[in-house]
Amino acid sequence: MADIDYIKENRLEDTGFAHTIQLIGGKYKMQTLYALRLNHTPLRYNALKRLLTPISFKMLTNTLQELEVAGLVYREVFPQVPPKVEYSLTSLGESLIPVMDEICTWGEQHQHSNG
Amino acid sequence: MADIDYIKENRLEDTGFAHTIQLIGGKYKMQTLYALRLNHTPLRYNALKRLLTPISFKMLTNTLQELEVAGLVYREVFPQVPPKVEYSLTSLGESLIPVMDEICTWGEQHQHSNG
DNA sequence: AGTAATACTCTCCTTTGGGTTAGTAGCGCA
DNA sequence: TGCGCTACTAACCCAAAGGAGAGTATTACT
Repeated sequence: MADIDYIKENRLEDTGFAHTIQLIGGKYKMQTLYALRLNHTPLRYNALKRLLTPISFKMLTNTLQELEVAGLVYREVFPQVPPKVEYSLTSLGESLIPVMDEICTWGEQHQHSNG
Repeated sequence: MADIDYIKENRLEDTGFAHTIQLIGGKYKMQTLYALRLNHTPLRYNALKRLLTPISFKMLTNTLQELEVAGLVYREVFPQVPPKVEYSLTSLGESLIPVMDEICTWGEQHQHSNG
């Protein structure tokens, strides 16, 4: 089923595929999501940065903001000094994990079969 | 299980996810694949161009070459004048359709759930 | 007084993806 | 004779994605 109409409508932007890829298609989007589901434990900014090395501050901030806006991660600020911010997966974010797993699985099964 | 090790290995490039996205992540990659599976009929270059409007020559050629190198589409040249080239899905290309369908389905189910 | 720690923000630079336009070869048709 | 059809290729350009490095506020510790 999925998308066939897009071919005559010429609007890939409105497609479910485009929506999904926009959410997880960035360079570190999926890595971030996977890191957050590792232990079902919220992670702090610098902990994430260490896990996602060699990500830059800019990219980590961008990535987290976009994931938060998309409703995939939850951001909790603890008003203390030095600052503390924890990130965790929302249920929507968790619902994406199986989809990403399938993409990974297909890729793993086929990435060494040619080339 | 998919990919968890990538986090400590810091090499997203070797991940199945990255491999899959590289194949279908371009602007017209998935559209092209879907177009080719429409009727299980091979399509000629200009027919594809019409279907994928407003794609440019450059992008269509790029897309088809990359899909061919990836083993997802089959390219058959008929040595005649004017030239005739037909493109069709390989079985590997067809095996990707269900994965793309899932990505589309998730996207369609969730793209209107938050503003 | 100076340094470390946290979670950022800001600016500048390079790389990549994609767009636009023009050109190629050989034949049929007017 | 010259235009159109086919399936391209090559050149140049722009915008967005991503990378590198410095700067910010507040407090505790030495």
